[in-house]
Amino acid sequence: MAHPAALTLLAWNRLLRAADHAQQHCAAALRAVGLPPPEWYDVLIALERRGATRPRDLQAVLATEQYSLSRLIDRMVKAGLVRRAPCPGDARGHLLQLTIEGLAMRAAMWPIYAEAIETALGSRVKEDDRAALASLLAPLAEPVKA
Amino acid sequence: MAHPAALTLLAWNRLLRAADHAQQHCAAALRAVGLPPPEWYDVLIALERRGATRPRDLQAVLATEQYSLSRLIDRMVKAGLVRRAPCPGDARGHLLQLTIEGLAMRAAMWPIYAEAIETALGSRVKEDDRAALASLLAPLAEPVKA
DNA sequence: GGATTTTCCATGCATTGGCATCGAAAGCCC
DNA sequence: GGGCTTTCGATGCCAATGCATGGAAAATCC
Repeated sequence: MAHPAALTLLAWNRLLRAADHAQQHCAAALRAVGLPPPEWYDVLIALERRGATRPRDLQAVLATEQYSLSRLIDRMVKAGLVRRAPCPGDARGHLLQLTIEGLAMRAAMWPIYAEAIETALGSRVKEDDRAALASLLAPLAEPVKA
Repeated sequence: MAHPAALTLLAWNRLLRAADHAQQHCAAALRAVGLPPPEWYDVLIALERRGATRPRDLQAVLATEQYSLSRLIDRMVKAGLVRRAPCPGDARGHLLQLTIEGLAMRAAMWPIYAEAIETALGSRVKEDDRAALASLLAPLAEPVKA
């Protein structure tokens, strides 16, 4: 276990910084217009694409902690964007589905979210570089102990 | 403003995933051996390198929120790793300095932190790719509105 | 040099997150 | 089918964060 090379540390620091700034900017953009934070969008879009989904599947898709998702869903249910329906064949779980309001919220959030992404990433990295970046990050986007 | 290209979204998602996994792994490694979280290390190493430093300077170096740093310091003072000393020439602020215990803690944390970084990043990206990654991330590691 | 603005740091309050654990239902094994 | 283990999801408890604001010292303005 050699000490990481200086270059590794540089990449490490920049990775964390970059992600932090990106998220920060994005959350601020949504908040500035009174919309919910990015995680909500991720849940909404996932449910829109996948249809009714069980929490544990959503958890896998979003790579989020079980308790974290559980409470996020709570808030979204309370906000009327998501509904819990009984789950046929497994009485432990339930199915999550978008409400009409959830669908509308997803649509309302996208332009803001999209612009924030564009500002934070798209406009700051040349197209070729974005491709390179995406492929370099591919292995790192997998769980560490994979 | 145009919707981000698919490639931008891919890079975006991977960036956030990658950083999240990296931090997660790192925090877990330290926690597993009963050491404080990574932010503590960042403060300790900064103080070790820079010597006595004012909170607002540390804040700039670490790119952290003012209130967040303020409370982090609180905890570290409570843990005996850092000391607040009066700041000559500006009675509003103070100087932060490492205690002996803080120095020892920094040293104790490094091997674990280093190995976590190596596992999470160094060993998963080839050397040339690490260099490329670091330079691609350079612009993104700057504040968004810069 | 007195009033105003700005900088520096802390903190009250509400929300969120982390960890452990729990209860209930499924799956397994014999 | 009766125990044992595993999976699913929620929650109690405490720590940490976010936002706003506070108070005090410095800087600036006139």
